[in-house]
Amino acid sequence: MKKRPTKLCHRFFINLANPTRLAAIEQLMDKPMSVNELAAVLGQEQSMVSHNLKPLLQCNLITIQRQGKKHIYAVNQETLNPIFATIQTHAQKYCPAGGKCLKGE
Amino acid sequence: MKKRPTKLCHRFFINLANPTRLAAIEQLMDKPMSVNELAAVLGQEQSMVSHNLKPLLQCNLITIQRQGKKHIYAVNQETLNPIFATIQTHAQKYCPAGGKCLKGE
DNA sequence: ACTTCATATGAAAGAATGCTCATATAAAGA
DNA sequence: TCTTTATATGAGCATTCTTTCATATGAAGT
Repeated sequence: MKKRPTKLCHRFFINLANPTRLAAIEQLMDKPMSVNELAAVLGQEQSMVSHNLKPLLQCNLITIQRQGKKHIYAVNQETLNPIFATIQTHAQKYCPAGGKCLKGE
Repeated sequence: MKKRPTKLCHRFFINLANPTRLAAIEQLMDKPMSVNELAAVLGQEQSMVSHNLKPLLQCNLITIQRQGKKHIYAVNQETLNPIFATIQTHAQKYCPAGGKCLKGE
């Protein structure tokens, strides 16, 4: 923990700070999927899903595997599992009412 | 990891996806500080620091302790240490050139 | 009560993001 | 090569976020 987190982390968090991308990750955690499959599950346009997968892929938060025409995306569990586990612990402690922040909203 | 990460995590990441707030966290990791002290270290205005500390406090990513006029802020290490440790591991693997993303700026 | 120091808050301008629509690329089959 | 299917890309609008400036609150000392 001596490394300066600032620059290193900014893009990382930017990527995760978006409901669409989080929803995509959530679905991909259940199982790897193609873009259209993901779009269907999320109820959103293909182009939007594609746009949002791009930065996630660039930061290696998800991986891609091409099967002919289809591109199968999967989450980088090694990184994302511990992150979400930590947040869940945090939430259990500070956000008792099912994900609602203690202080306001 | 059965909990849906989406809604729970969004605000959490929004908070961290900001250079000013990350810089503040970075400084507070070294030592707890007052707002003015932090503003001085960061080279930024007091009001800006104050504005940015507010959401971090609301999400319990930092804590506050009032000493008379001064408000001493400190990081929630229990949550932030494992998060930053995970990111650092991720970065070591995928961002070899000192925090630079593999796949283009 | 008044002054000073420390922090918080409000509003508004500017910048950055996200989403949508249209279109481009790319692979596979006829 | 033409068509179809799957995904990616680009531009523009709308929205949200960030920052700044001005001001308010609040605590402590005189």
